[in-house]
Amino acid sequence: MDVARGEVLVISTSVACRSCQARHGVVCGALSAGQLSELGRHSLRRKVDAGCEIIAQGSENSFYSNITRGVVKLCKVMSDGRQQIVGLQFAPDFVGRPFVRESTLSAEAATDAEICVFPRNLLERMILETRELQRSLHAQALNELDAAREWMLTLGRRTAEEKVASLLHLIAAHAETATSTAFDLPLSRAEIADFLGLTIETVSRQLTRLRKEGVIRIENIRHITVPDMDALAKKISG
Amino acid sequence: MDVARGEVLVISTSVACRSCQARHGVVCGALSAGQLSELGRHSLRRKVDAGCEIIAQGSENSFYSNITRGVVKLCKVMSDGRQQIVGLQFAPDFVGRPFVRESTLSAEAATDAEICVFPRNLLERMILETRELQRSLHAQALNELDAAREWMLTLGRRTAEEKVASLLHLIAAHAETATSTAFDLPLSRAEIADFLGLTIETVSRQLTRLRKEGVIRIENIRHITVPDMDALAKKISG
DNA sequence: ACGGAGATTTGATCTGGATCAAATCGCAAT
DNA sequence: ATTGCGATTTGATCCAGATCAAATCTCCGT
Repeated sequence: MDVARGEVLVISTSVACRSCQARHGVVCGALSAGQLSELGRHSLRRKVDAGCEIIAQGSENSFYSNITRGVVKLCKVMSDGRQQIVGLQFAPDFVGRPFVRESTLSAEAATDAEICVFPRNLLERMILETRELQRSLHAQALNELDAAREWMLTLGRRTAEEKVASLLHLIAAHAETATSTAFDLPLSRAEIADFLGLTIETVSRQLTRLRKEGVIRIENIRHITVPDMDALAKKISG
Repeated sequence: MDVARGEVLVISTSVACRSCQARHGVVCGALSAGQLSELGRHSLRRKVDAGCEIIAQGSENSFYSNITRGVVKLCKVMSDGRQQIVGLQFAPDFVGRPFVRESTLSAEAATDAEICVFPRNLLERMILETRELQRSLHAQALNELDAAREWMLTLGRRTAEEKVASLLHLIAAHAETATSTAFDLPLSRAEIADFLGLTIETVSRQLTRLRKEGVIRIENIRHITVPDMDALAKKISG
């Protein structure tokens, strides 16, 4: 299986997909014990470092994954180098585009991550055979579509300050901590710029502006705390 | 059934969903004869005028539709009035967001259109019961997601001229004519601006610029011809 | 044909965010 | 600690597209 570079932790030849046991991925959560066993015999658990490309834009979709830890960014780049991040995915999301031969975007680990990798053919067969899997991937697709459309509003109609506040709000919502009042940014300034359709300088300026206004504290370059989440929300025009 | 304003052409009490017979909608194309019959007994064929709101943002999703003719725009508006068109749908697309109670966007006929309207509960039951319907709606959701992400790149990273060229290209691709070298714009300048994240003035200026460059001819306000489709495509950086 | 109102185009000016340039920071290797 | 280098911040200036303003154009109703 030709998958992304990265350390192979376990070749799952056990009866179930080991990668997803602890934290059910979208796929594995929808399968029967028998199917999990079959999938497990053909799946790989992979640890990927930040920056590792999981799927390359324009490459053949030869495998799919569940994210079991970390954050994955979906990115489109133009021939002249301009690029746009078109989605962020978190555990336990499914990564891939079923039923299309060539990927129109790249998927790259934004943080260190773990993914569970399945061969394309096997998964597509299971989708067609298994109503619950079809249902759960349909549900994820609809959720991603909602998120993409929400982000289209941000890209098309919000100001730079609103864009940055929207991103912080989005990250906070997916943060692991219960309070989510303090979190690590899974993205560099350049990646934030590519997500928001801005330049790194503008991102940096808007972050320091939010800091000076007391809406956020920048503990260090990758760590933010939000004293009052409502104050942040108020920066985003609904 | 509390549906959009518009003339009711046929109350389909026949054995099949009359609205979709001629030109299968996504839903009706996936149903067995028996299911079509049941759906037909509860569906309405509606003719809606341009501008007619089919679904209101924030309203309850109480029905779904197939488009059988015309173009429908999906729109999100902010409390201060800024708005963004987040999708265009053409026959035979399905319109609606299954499994979510409240709509996060509005759907409005961009041109005069015909839709076939089903009650929510019936359709959701059929989705859960019918693998082929689940499959075809999943496929549409994935296609819309691809389109939304492609548009995110346009919104975030393309210039005004590239944006306008992208829109013309998109419309041409969905035009009815075989050549698609001449087509009617289903959108006003204001709607184009809301789709592209621009102002109407900028849209107008870029259209006249493309005209002066000889890439398009503006036969009249709503009708465009493209002498050389490749010249248009070259305006869009890949 | 004649208003009239909204839609569109065109012109003049302004500005938010881009671009160009230069510190400064963070951190890994020595 | 020191060096070196990429990431980030900060500053100065520019410009694509917004905003403000005014013609035109379309098309409807009379």
